Amino acid sequence: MSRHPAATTRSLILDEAVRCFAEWGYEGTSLNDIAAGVGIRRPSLLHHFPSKEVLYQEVFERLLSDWLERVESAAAVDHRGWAKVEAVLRAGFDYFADNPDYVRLVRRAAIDGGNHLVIDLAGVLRPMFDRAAEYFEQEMAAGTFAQHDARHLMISGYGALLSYFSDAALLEGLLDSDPFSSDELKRRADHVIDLFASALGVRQAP
Amino acid sequence: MSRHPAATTRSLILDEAVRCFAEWGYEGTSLNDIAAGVGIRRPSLLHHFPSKEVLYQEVFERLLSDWLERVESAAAVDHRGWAKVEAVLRAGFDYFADNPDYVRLVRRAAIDGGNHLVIDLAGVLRPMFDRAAEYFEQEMAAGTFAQHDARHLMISGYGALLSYFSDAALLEGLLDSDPFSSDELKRRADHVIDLFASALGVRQAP
DNA sequence: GCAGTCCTACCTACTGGTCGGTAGGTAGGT
DNA sequence: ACCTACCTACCGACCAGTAGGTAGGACTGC
Repeated sequence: MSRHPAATTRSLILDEAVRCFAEWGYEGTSLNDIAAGVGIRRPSLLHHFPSKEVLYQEVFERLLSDWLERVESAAAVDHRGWAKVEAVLRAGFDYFADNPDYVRLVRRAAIDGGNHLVIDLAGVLRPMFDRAAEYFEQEMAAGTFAQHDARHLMISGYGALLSYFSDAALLEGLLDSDPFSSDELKRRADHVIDLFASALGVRQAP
Repeated sequence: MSRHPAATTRSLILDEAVRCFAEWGYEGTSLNDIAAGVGIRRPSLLHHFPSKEVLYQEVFERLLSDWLERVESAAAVDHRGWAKVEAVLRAGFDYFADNPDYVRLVRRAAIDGGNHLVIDLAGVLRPMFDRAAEYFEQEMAAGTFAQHDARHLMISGYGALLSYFSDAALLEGLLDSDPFSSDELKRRADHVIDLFASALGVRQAP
């Protein structure tokens, strides 16, 4: 997704780094791979970023701020009850569908668990997570939603959204169609909405 | 100097390889790491396994056959309707809780998508997947379960089960308690059962 | 003797990163 | 117009370290 006129080398490197880190992981990606993808040599890449780790962290920061911004704006819309949940779910889904590389990057980081790359994923997500849990609990107490463990419900939502995209290669072998085809994407989105609507005891508009 | 034939060096290597591959990934794990964990040198390890890749594949085969066996036996029990679903869900959950390393290994493989390690995850899972989808569709047609997209429902179940364990390190930062504490494990298991029961419109026993 | 297990020593390939240097652009002084 | 000074972007060559893997010898229990 690079603009035609001013695609600086720096941003080209970042784009290629996202692709490579998502596809091969941190250890599986060499600076040579990234540089070659951009069409320069490794020393030139290191002219723009002081080290591999710094490059990775910049990639991750861009991704996180991008992601947060998107979810925040979806959550900011003045909806109540189920409408808000659906809006946030759909916003998340669409964002992930547009940026599957980001999903794989986050998943890899979640599995690694900051064990060898210091990413404070949890710290960034925590405020959002808490606010959403509070919202669910309010609605449940008000009787708008059926009773569930709010936090675990959100973990399930997280899993339902991310897994589809992070494990798309596996799913392609389980389903008969390409997980990224517009047909299958629509089916997935509708299913997730449907699943949570029925779990929360919400009657959906047809 | 064979000491205790019960735990052969070979199986010790396999055990340590599971841990390392799960923790650091394939590229992030060196044969030195594994050998050191067992207490031998790298060439000695290579005496038991001809290459890193063969070792990895053997690890994965053991894991897959282990997994399939467990799920098969859970699905074989003569249950009907919801009871069968709950039995399989609980069996899967317990197995994953007992072997979190396996979960991370599978997740890593799913993300890599056989792109650089040839694992036919989808091929192995496909029969199970199809059989389960058929079961759901029968029960939905019979009116025992509420209507949903069977295959996507199972993908959501897969995500709900695996994500909790594969991303446990992240979840530890989102929840306030250790995801592997018996309290939290019970809460998670109950939630997953509860989520699918209410989605399927099943009234649960108290 | 012999098979099995483990070792040290070594190999090549490649890693992230540095060094010195070059091409080309720009700003300012004369 | 010209020269100098300085800049960014890039490159080839090289460094130390580590990867997976091999060769061959030492020690064991049979």
